[in-house]
Amino acid sequence: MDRNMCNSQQEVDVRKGPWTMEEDLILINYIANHGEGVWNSLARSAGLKRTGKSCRLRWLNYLRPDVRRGNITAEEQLIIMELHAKWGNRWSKIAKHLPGRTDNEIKNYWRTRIQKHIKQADQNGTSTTAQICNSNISDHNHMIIKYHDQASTSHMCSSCPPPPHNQPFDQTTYSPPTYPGNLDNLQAISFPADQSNDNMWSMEDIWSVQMLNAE
DNA sequence: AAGCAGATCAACCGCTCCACC
DNA sequence: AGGTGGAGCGGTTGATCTGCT
Repeated sequence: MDRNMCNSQQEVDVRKGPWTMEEDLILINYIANHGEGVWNSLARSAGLKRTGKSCRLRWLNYLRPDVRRGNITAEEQLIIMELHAKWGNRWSKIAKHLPGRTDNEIKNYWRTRIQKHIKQADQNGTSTTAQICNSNISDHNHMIIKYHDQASTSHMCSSCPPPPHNQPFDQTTYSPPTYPGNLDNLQAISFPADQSNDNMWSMEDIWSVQMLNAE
C-alpha cells in the first residue's frame, strides 16, 4: 500500500509528453557545462523531472547542435533506400551515413512516406526488385522510383547518373537496391516536396537564448 | 467556416546488448 | 558465471497539422 503510494508519487514526479522550452534550455545548459554523461544522473542533477531516457532522446533527436532540421533531400532519400535495402530496419546504422539526421527521423520518414507508397504500389502491380531513378534531383520536387520485374535488371536507372553522394556512403561497396520480398510491386511513385516543419519554437530561438545565458 | 480524415512527427515503451562488479 | 544498471535500438502511440469536402 505504502509502496504503491510511493510509486505513484514517483510517477507524478516524472514528467512526460512534449518538452517545454524551459526544459530544453535546462538540458542544453547542463550539457554545455558538464557534457553528456550518465543520463539518469544527468536528469537528476540538472533538476529535470524527466527520465534519463527521455533526456537522451530529446538531446539526440532534437537539441544537439549538429542535428539537421527540415526536408530530407532527394540525395538523402536515395541513400536511405539503398541502405535500407542493404540492412533493413537498422535505423541507427543508416543514420550514421546521413550526418545530422537521426534514426528516429529516418524511421519516421521511411514509415510515413516510403513504406506508404510501397504498400500502395503493392496493390497495383508485381515486381521483385527495385530500380531507382531520380527524375529531378535539381529541384527536389519529385522523385520517381521504379521497381522492375527481373532481379537481374535491378540497378540504378541507366539514363541517370549515380546519385551525388556527398555523404560518407561507400560507393566501392555499393550494391544495387534489391528489395526483400515484402517490398515487391512498386512500379512508379512520386513524392511531393516535403513541407517544412515549423516547431513551436525554433532551434535558433533556443540556441540564441542559450548563448545569452552562457554570457 | 466547420468538421473530418489522413499524414506527420515527437515522444514513449519494451526489449536487447554490453560493461562492470 | 550471474546480477545489475545504463545505453541504444526498433516499434508504437498520440497530439498536432494539413488538406479536403
